Amino acid sequence: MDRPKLKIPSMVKDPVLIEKRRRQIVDAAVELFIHKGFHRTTTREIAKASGFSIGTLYEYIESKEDVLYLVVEAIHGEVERRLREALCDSKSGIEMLKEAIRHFFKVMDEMQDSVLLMYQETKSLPPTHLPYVLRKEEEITGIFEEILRRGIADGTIRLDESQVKLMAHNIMVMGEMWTFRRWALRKHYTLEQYTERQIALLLNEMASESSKEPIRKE
Amino acid sequence: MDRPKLKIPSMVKDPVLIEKRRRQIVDAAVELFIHKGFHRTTTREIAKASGFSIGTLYEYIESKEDVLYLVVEAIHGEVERRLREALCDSKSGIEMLKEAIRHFFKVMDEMQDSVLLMYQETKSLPPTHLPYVLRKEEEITGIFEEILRRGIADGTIRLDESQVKLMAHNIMVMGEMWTFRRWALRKHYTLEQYTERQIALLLNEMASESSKEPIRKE
Amino acid sequence: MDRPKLKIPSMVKDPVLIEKRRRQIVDAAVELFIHKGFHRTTTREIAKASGFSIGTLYEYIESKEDVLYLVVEAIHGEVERRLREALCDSKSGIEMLKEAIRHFFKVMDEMQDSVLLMYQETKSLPPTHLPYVLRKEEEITGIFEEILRRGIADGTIRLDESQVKLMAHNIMVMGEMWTFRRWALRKHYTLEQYTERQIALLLNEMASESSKEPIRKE
Amino acid sequence: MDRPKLKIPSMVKDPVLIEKRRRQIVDAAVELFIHKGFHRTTTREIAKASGFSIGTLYEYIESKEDVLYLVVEAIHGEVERRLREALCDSKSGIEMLKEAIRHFFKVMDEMQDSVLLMYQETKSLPPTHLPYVLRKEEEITGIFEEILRRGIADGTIRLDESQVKLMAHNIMVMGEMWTFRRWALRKHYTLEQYTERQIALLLNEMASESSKEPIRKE
DNA sequence: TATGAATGAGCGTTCATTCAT
DNA sequence: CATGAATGAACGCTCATTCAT
Repeated sequence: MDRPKLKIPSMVKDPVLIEKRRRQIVDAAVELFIHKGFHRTTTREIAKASGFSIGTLYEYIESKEDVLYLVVEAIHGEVERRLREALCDSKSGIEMLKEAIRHFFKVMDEMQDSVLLMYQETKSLPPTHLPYVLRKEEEITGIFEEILRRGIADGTIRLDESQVKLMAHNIMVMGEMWTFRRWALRKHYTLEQYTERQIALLLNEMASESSKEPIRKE
Repeated sequence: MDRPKLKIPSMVKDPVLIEKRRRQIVDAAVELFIHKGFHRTTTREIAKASGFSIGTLYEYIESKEDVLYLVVEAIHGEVERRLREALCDSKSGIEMLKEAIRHFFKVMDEMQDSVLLMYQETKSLPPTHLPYVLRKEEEITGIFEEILRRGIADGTIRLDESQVKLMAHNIMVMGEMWTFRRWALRKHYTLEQYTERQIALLLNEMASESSKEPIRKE
Repeated sequence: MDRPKLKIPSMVKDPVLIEKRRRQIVDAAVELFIHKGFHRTTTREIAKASGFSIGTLYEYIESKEDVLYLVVEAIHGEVERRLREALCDSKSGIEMLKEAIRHFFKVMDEMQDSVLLMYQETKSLPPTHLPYVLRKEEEITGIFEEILRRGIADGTIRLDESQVKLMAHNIMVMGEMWTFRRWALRKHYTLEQYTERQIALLLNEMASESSKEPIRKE
Repeated sequence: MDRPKLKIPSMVKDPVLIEKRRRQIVDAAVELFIHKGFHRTTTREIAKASGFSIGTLYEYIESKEDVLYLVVEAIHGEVERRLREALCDSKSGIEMLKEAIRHFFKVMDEMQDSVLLMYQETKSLPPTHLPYVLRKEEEITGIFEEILRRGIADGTIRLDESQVKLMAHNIMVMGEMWTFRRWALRKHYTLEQYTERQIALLLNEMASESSKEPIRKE
């Protein structure tokens, strides 16, 4: 599986130092971008919050937009890491799917500010960088595709192959909409309610008769 | 039904002229924002594309952000208008819902650039203006809520009241995701495929047995 | 005595109307200039406060600076008028001088905002207009010169002719400093105290022995 | 003696450099403000005349008004420095006072453009900055108060304590009026004539009999 | 006479980026 | 490697003035 990460050039040679400094940059920038937005945050602020000078900042990036890319990549990375963490072993495909969705929604909830940030600022990425971000998004979506296929294979999920991609995207968007529609959803539903109802909606159609279980009541 | 539109102040008195000029501004700005984004578009560009001078532009708005608000409001307005157009008479609730969804998704498709723009730039709105936009979004969502309740009332839709809001939001987001996920969805689905499958997903659970019909095959 | 008032051109022919409109302009502008200063006041504000449109304003003046001239001229005019009012009859030169000073200081106090305005904004006058204002200032100063000479003539004031001008300017400045140093003087002196002490200072030297009177104690 | 100077923030850290650059700014701005006035001078002109770019200018100030404050402060500072220079030792209070006045008037004459500038533009200072300027003006006035009190103490000056402040302000204003009334005074008096006559006027009343000396004749 | 919409030169200020030290 | 002073293009916005109606 090829995942060609975009290689942001740096004036500095030592890769360990690069790693360390960029983590500082990302940590500082995430905070700033969440509170002020990408455009209203200045490079000086990023440098200062990172703990070094503006000159040093530019030793590790080539442009302000690189910082945005680094940030988006980091958030994406964390989402993926956390999602994969909770995957491993589960027995049947459908069980795995439900657990994955629950976990994913929980991650979305816990990382809501970051996820929202990513959602809103991705468009400010330079056209060169954007494809890498979309690729990553597809990759994460791919996780759900795989689970769906696993369920199809083991007979616990009834779904036409042509619909696998769509269903995976639906799951992704339903997770993300918990962040970008929180202004409305939070007023009426808790995360748990939201999660179970969406699962019910998604699985109703595709759960094989045998695997159907009563929906939890809240 | 009170829908308090935000009143953007103008130096010009004649309301007809204001209407006319603001339409020019919106038309010009939508195009520019779609292609360059809000932040990368300058007020001078907006003025020029509107067909008058920068001074005249500022006779009809107070700040660049006002233009964004005007744009978002116009897009929202058109979405709502077009959606309501296709509503009126339909017989049963479920029929009405299906038609509304189909029409809504079609509008989203036709207005995809504008809708995407609205989605991405809403966050650049001044905090004062934002609530009016969210209110409008809720209002449009409310259209689907009403249809759902109508179906519940006439027995063609089986859905708990507590889920009405969620379902309406799901419909909205599914329409909008056709624009903001087009980079992925377009590769695998036509609008028609996308529409019918999402309808199937949404209705499967709530369609009363009696009203169930075979899903169209593409 | 020639006092060539600057003739501000107007597009309007009727002199009565000009007079009327310009009075409106001056009244509005004085208020605005006092509170916001000349530079921070816009022509639109002047027009609005005058009770007519910006177009009409420009029918009666040629530039914003004309308004300033009109204002300064009006203030100067009122100062002179009020000063001359209290002059007429008095018996001896020295008595007349004292009364004139008292009255002048009182006028300065009552018109302090206007006088201060005039003091601070005169420099914003176009070079063409300035001489007319300075001429007027000299004219008012001339009133005190005349009184001084009257006192010299009737023997109640002992003063060399070469010092007449200086003394007159001193009186003028002492009156005006009550406005432009009010931030300091008001903390320590009432207008009455200030007046009597300055009179004492001024007259001590020049009052003939015979006309000397004990200074009022406060 | 606390004289809390207003601390204008700077983006640059090195205080020596700040000092140096601000001196450049003040030198350039004084010249420009004298010839064009504060409002008609642009920040770009200030930057250019200072010898650096507009960006650099804003590294050392926060707003154009800061430049005005820096200018006024510098002029005030020089006036005070020059005045204090000529003070030190003199024998009697009255002698000291006369020397101080002569020196002060000379400084006013030599710095007439700057002093006039300060007089005319002080009102353009932001309300935050103004008090610092007035404080400074009072401080300089205080120099004369001290000399007056010294003369009272050593018996060479006869003056009620209640009049000390007024007399000090009179001296200040008489010095300053040489600049802002130069259009009239210069026509009739040389600086020396002006100085001696004003000294005569001021001292006539308060010089003790013993210390009276014949006024110089010009 | 009176109106007020239109104009656009010009302003103060910002901030991503560079580069000499 | 790190620093931070210097740069200047670019921006949003203002407002005195004009002129067609």
